[in-house]
Amino acid sequence: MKVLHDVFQRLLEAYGPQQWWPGDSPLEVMVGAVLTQNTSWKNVERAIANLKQARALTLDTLHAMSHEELAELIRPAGYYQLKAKRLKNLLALIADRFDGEVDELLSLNRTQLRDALLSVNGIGPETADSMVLYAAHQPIFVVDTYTSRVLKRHGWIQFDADYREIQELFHMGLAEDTELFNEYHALLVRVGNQHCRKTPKCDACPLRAMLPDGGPLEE
DNA sequence: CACCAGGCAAGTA
DNA sequence: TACTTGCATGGT
Repeated sequence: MKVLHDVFQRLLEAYGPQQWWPGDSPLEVMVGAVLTQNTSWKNVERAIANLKQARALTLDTLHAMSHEELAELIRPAGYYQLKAKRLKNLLALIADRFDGEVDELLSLNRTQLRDALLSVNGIGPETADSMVLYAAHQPIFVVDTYTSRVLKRHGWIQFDADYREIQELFHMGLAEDTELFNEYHALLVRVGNQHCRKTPKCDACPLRAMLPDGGPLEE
């Protein structure tokens, strides 16, 4: 799929490198991945700031903290009861199966790591893949709402394509390159935020020349 | 005021 | 398997 390379070039030229994932440690990346589920990154930043303020971005602190305490700190990220539980589930995985060491979890190969993460209640495909790519730095393509929307509106995939099919498209069409996958996903989120919202704003979009005749496709 | 954001799981038929 | 619903804050 040559179009995948073209899209990447256009986005990179328009926006430049995105320097993802914002975060100082693998644990912070993983926490952020849970907190940003269906949530704007702006709100996640507030929650992360609260955790840092409380010196709560270490495994030990998080593990020792009560559900109520954790929930209150991450409140700005929304779904805070649910996400506190999901973070605790992730901590439990690390404590129970990886000797309480994040590095031991992250040293698994990408397939085993993905499966381990998916076994946690509250971690689905996108969150798991975000952790594999941005915390473990292994080449897996992260598919999110914007990725799907951009491809569908341009007619590059079927509207009923699921997560696995979209991910396979990128895996088949691109070199298996962690830096490429990193930058590409971040750029798709960027163009999605600015142009490929629910109601599209294609006027100044870097990809507008690639639209089908008659504009973006819809269901 | 309504709508949306870097999803996921559980319930229903 | 294929839909539907709950979860929640903060910005536009």
